[in-house]
Amino acid sequence: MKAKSKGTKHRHVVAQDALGQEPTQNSEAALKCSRRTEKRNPESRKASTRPAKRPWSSKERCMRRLESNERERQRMHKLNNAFQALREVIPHVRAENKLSKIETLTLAKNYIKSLTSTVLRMSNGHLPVVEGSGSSGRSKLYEHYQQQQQQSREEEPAEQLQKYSTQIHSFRQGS
DNA sequence: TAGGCCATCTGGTCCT
DNA sequence: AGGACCAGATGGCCTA
Repeated sequence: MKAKSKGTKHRHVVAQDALGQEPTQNSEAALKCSRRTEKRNPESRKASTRPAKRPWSSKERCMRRLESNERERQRMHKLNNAFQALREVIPHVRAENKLSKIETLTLAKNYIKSLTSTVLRMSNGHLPVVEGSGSSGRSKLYEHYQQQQQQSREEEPAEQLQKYSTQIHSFRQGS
């Protein structure tokens, strides 16, 4: 994987200018909307045998499409904020270069694993009492610890940390 | 220039 | 019914 430092990207957002426009200019937005739809390969879409669920006029359909594009954009922004928050709590050595999403998830997973095995080792295998967790939550936790205990018999916490550390460095070198 | 990563658009499906 | 979620497609930016 590559280490990247990105500048600000300037992307053309059709919906933003379209939604901010006067109603009379929505026809232009609808034109933009249909232009992109035309480009898409109809063969590549999943075949649907269903009749059209919502028989709206093309203008109305396009307005709804633009609205849902906006919602989807907001949703992705929230997701990216969550990724950023995760990046900030994972110790890594690429302070100057942003971790990619896949790197973030992989490191997070291994970081949690190494912390869990450390906690397990320090607590001598005793289950910590988790406030507010019901019986089902407790059994999940227990299952998890059982699993971790089994793993830790095969692998020392130090080994887990070593693995995590190695991974951090391999990301740094852009493997 | 190829390849990786990402943002955005899009339509189908699921959920409330 | 309408919004949320998802996955595929597309195209831009960046680095090796």
